[in-house]
Amino acid sequence: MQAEVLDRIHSRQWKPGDLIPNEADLAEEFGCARTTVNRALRSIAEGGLLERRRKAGTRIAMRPVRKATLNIPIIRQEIEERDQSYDYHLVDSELAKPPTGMRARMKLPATSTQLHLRAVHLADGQPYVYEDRWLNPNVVPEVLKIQFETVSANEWLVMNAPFTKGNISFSATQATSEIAEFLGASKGDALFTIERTTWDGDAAITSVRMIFAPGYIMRTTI
Amino acid sequence: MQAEVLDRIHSRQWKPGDLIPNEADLAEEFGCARTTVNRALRSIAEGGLLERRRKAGTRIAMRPVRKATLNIPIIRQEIEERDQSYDYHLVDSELAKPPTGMRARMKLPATSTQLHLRAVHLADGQPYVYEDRWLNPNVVPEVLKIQFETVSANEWLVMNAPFTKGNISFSATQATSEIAEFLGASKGDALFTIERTTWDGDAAITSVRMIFAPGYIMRTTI
DNA sequence: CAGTGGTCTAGACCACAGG
DNA sequence: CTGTGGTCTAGACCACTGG
Repeated sequence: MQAEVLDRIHSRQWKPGDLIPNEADLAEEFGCARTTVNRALRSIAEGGLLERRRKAGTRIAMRPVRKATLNIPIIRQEIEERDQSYDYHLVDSELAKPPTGMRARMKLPATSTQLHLRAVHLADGQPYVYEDRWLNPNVVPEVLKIQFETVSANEWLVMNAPFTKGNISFSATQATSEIAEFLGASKGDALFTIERTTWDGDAAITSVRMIFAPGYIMRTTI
Repeated sequence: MQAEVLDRIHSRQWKPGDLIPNEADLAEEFGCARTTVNRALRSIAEGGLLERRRKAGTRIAMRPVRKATLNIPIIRQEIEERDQSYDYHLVDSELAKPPTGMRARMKLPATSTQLHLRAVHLADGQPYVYEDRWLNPNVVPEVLKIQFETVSANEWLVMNAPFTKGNISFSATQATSEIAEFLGASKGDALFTIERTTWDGDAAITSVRMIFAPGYIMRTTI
């Protein structure tokens, strides 16, 4: 049923922009219940191939904005799944006032003090990613009692501080000499970078920048 | 209903690893039909917060692998949605044998000849992204008759060559002097790069590398 | 206003995998 | 073997939105 609809799209029997029959008609044509048609079409629409609007009906998407779903890497797991040994090294940890850019991103008051962590994750002993994180002790007070020397903040947060929403960005940055040293790279190398801020309601839990060693490629399928 | 389940997860009433009641019990507790419970739980599971297995039941995910869904940019649209003017410049177009790496990626025979396009997309007159594309004329013969001088291959393909699957990767590359010139960048700049190969069944339609001008950031929410 | 998708119900059978 | 989720049916009412 869902497969049949996908066939009609791929075979271009239904072309981009076309209006397809409504759910009731399709149910009759396929000899199934409308609920079934609804589930099939909804599922396809979630993938971006169909656009549905009440009263207006269901159309083949003009520009099939295929959505790639990518798993946010949890570093240890990502490394261990490749049968590499995982290691972690805390560079430093201190309470400090975040710079204004970070304060804005986390929507913090001017006087706020945050926990600042810097660490390097290693795969088979080689630097894999450099982590620069600000943690909000007002939202997660337990972090003040934890020495993030053996367990990474990355991992601890996943288990202990569920978030309700977050934003994430991907970019390329040039290695400064300091970061190059952490990653065993050369100054000026192009480094794949992920920045992520997560929230519990309206309160920022943490904001982190992950700068990957040269050659890192993030892959997925569509 | 779905919100109530999410609340119990976020409030840690149900913690990572916990087994939650089965659908029938939840339906009774919430006073609704099992179908409704099923839809709610399935929807949450798709987001990665729950793991469901027949007979084993439904568990709160140990490591909530949040999935980010990101829209594959269609360049013209991405630019115009920001109210910038879009422009496109074809650099060159030729039939050629792809290098071995590309031949392998597209699973082509050794003798195969492909259409090789290089182009630059501009936003408000400024270089935005450099596109280096190989197109398979065996799968999409029409491309041999099209001069991709006014319409970009990017756009033409979206409308005319639906694909059934694809893979995509994101990385950072250093600007060569040639690419730096196309993008108005400096040699050595860190450039965000997307590589994508799309397939119609087992036949590769096209494989493209998009190298973005310095400062490009791809964003999404989770 | 009226047609469309959105969502729900109550019930049924099936497919899979755990014990 | 049996409990679980997966999927379906037939029918109903609702919510939105286009004309």
